[in-house]
Amino acid sequence: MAVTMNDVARAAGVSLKTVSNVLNDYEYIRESTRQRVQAAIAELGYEANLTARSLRSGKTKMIGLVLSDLSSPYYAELASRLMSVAAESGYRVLVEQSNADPAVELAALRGPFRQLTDGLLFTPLSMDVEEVESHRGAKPLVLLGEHILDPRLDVVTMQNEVAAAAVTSHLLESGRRRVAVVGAGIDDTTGSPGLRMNGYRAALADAGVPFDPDLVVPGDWRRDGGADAVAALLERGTQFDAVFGLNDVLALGAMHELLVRGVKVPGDVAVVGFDDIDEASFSSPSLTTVSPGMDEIVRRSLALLLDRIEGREKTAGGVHVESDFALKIRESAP
Amino acid sequence: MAVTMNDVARAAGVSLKTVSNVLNDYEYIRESTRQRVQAAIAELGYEANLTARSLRSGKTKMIGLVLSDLSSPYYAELASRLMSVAAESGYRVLVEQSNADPAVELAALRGPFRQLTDGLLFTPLSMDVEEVESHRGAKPLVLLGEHILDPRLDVVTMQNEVAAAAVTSHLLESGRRRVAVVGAGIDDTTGSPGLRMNGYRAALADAGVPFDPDLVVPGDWRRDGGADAVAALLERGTQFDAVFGLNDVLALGAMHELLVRGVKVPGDVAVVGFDDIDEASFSSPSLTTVSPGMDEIVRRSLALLLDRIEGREKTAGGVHVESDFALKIRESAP
DNA sequence: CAGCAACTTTACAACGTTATAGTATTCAAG
DNA sequence: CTTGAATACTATAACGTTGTAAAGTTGCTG
Repeated sequence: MAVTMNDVARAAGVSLKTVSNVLNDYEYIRESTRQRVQAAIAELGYEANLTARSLRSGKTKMIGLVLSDLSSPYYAELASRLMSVAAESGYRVLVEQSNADPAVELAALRGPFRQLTDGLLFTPLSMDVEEVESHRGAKPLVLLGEHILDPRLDVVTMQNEVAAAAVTSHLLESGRRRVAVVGAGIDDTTGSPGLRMNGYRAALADAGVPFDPDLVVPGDWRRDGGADAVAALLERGTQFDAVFGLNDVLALGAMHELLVRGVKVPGDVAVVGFDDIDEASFSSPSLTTVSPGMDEIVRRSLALLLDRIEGREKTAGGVHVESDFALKIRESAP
Repeated sequence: MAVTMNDVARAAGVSLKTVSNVLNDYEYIRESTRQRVQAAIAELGYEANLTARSLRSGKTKMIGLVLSDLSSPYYAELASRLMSVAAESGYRVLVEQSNADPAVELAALRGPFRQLTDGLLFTPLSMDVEEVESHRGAKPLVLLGEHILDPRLDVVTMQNEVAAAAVTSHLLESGRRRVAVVGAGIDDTTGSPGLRMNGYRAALADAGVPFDPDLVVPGDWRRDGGADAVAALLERGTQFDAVFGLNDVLALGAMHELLVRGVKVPGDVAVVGFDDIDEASFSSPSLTTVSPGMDEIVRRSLALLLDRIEGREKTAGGVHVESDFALKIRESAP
């Protein structure tokens, strides 16, 4: 059997509650008592039972991270950093993969997953703001990644539209005129795909380049999605001199397909992405992309969430944070 | 306040324990009673309190996954699959990043992390078998990835040596004679680096090619580690016509550095890796590598761990499982 | 040296579940 | 219609912690 507080109390000759007080840094404890208890703890090798603590205190010291798929590099890096940063504050991260499935997202908001965590960092992929708002429970919730300015919700977001416009403009400024965009449908206007598309269209408009629906190709946000999209473009004979993959893996998949088919990058077709995953610096050619400020997103979303959890942030309405972005110009689109 | 079993019991006109019995599929419950309880549960929207359940039952329905770094693609894919597969059996996965730090690995074996989980899938990076054996607690533990045949420990492993030999032999058979190996020191003989090195040396010996220490370059198992290693090789003028990156990101980093410096791959130098991460199929050139059978590793290690946790696997000594591997020949080393 | 405030420690209840050890009820067999 | 086994249900005690409220101790002030 594991050592309990009771054993420690007995060994130190104090009450159970005094041991608890020592553990919780209660102010009024005689120094000699504290040391006696600490000694007993050390001698017996006592470790607090986290489950009992959670039951009694109602806190789990875990935060939940809901994302579509941990094997996607962007989310893997995000989760990895979040875990490291959260650990500094004594929190663990429990990850839930939604696969963009509405049922799973809903379950993450209200089900057992919620119970296990003190607060949620949530990437809504299939739900809209209203659904999130109506199903979120009482515990703190910070939305991640979307550019949603709902006054009821805390949101930490990257500048999807502006950054997408910037990277598109970069292509246009280098003389490209037929920029294919991969990873969204023409009708998308919300969510990361839609917002980045908006940025794309804004940049075109800005440069006086007409929007051509033929250049828009939907695709799963995976490498093969990018490859398939390029294959489709080439097979239907659509002319293009650049590809904007709405995230890096799409762009890298697209680039792979271009190169396999003998299309020169950036000679014939320039390629840009979005996210600046580690791989983008090491592909051949290296990938021009947008760094959305992941470090800032991680730190600030966690800070906001912990402020809510620990009752420091009292703002009634939603707090909105937007990270800086940076254009990373590399070989695929100089 | 949340709805408790007591509320359900009152609503259904039965005792607390009967509600518990219904929830736990106890055999002897009258059908009518069961339905009354179910109805009350549905009406009140009752959800079991997992923390209380854990405290009383001693089970958390979580398994721990200890790895070096979740942002590494191999581990990200592993974690992602494990979560999906574990969910099928009603388990969640809690990830701990050790960064190969002995203190963190030790803490994962004995500390709070252990408490939160019913069993551990553990990738030992800085600890040897004896340390693991002496510090593992009472709960089930399955080692991952190493080829350790200690009779006291459960291990699910890939065929590090044989597979590394196979991919090296492939290089030798295609006529390469100066195969640089990146990611281990000459003295490594244990752990994934050492075992893969052993395979490398075995393949050389098999082909009658002398082992040259100059061709061995240590490096962190990251892209930049591979790039730095190649830079070092080139700068010190060591002749080589192939690079074996001991994992895929090393190989991809190495390949990037070669291409940046104008070395043709595979024309001048062939490159092979190990792991077959998703990216290996989409790099340019695509990467010849070894697929270590991750799906099998995930499924069998989880099955073994759950068998231990749920008391089905009674074998006193360690169970050893070895996954199949497959050579994936692609453009970087045809 | 009484009185009061500041400290220090404690007993007991509570968190919401499952385990133990029963008590009722039903029903077939004698 | 009695017995005993099978079935159906329940009261009570845990699990190990923190919260509440109060009791006990000290030391200072008047």
